Amino acid sequence: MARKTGSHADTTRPRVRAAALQLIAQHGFAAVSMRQIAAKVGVQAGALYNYTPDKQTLLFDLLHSHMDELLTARAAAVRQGPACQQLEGFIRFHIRWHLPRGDQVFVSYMELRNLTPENFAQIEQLRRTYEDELEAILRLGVAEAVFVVVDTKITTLALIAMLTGMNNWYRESGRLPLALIEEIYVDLARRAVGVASD
Amino acid sequence: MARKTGSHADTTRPRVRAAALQLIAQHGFAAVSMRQIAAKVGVQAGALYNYTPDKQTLLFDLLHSHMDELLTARAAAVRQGPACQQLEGFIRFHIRWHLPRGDQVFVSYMELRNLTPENFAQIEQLRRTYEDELEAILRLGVAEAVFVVVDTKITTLALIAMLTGMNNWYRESGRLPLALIEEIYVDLARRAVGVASD
DNA sequence: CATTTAACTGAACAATTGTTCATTTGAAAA
DNA sequence: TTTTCAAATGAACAATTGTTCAGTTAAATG
Repeated sequence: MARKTGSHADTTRPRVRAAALQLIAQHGFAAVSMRQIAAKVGVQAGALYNYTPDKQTLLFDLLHSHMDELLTARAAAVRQGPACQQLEGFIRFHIRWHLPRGDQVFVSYMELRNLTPENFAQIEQLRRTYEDELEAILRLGVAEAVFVVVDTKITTLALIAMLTGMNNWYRESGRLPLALIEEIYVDLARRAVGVASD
Repeated sequence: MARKTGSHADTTRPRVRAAALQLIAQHGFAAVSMRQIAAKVGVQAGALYNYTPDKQTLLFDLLHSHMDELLTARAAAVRQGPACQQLEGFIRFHIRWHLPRGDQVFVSYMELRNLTPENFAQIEQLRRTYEDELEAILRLGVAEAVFVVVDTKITTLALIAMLTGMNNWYRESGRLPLALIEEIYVDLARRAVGVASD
């Protein structure tokens, strides 16, 4: 056997990425072998090298497109109005974008140390760009004198950690509906930056 | 050569644990070999098996004693007074205990998936015990009518995520002194649960 | 139809893995 | 000093690793 019936690069490439993502999320990058990924795709290990020069690049591509997609989605979102409204928008955007992408988010946070220094620097810069979105909102709120924030950078990191932590426990089948959880987090964030609740 | 000059189990055991912890924090459990750990200790790989039956148990022991030490330290802390004061105490305790233990905290969060199901369940239970400490405070605050919290469980997880996230960015050589950072987090937490700032 | 070529196989590679164990060593006990 | 034994060594093991590549197959092209 060689080329499979109906096989296509356009078909196989996303399947390789999906298989890699799922396995890495489950076992960790170092613990997953190219043969495991290949087996999940239904292909031999050698075939993977039609889609990535090596294992490291496969990981980097996953993290890089994750951040790219995040920033693209964020750029398309509404980002205007008073700070309080923008903060609410950011919280809702973050939750709605991240929660359905469990594996991607998990891998993006856990596998940073498995990137080469150059690759790490690239991802880190994209991450900072996203954080800056939130910090800009906090700065605006301070300028408008509606937020009480001692240090916008620290507060940004605290809020993002709070939001990203959701992925560690949220399950669709959980106790509370997502809409309510979203409201709770909007409330937490608003109050954390000193806005009186309504 | 065999037994090294001055070698002792009481000396070597903690060195094995320290080497394992540092290497696992840096590269991840699956990416670290027993030979690397042994080399860092200054010993051959076979000697490690005087201190652990296998690699998995070595990881479990690291996570288990981390949680044990945390719960022991927490149990020794002051846990009385009004909810607002207890909340502040918890925040300060968490920060002061976790921040100086970067590697331990990192490994304890990152390597959970590399535990066998039985080992995972044990660690998970200890973690929940710690979370319950904070949730009890939130419940007390609600009972005292000084906290405004829609759901104590969600709020607990949000606050702990916020706190634990500090380990990802805090550096002793950073921009702000720890004391100030601590104040900022106490403020954030207090306001998040609806206590007016002072 | 025949030809080309993208997509895949399957075997091979050197290196590394966790773990075992007979052997050797040096420190402590007698 | 001699004896004892805990604490190491170092070689060995089968299995697995990432990666390469000559060969094979089926889809696309003409």
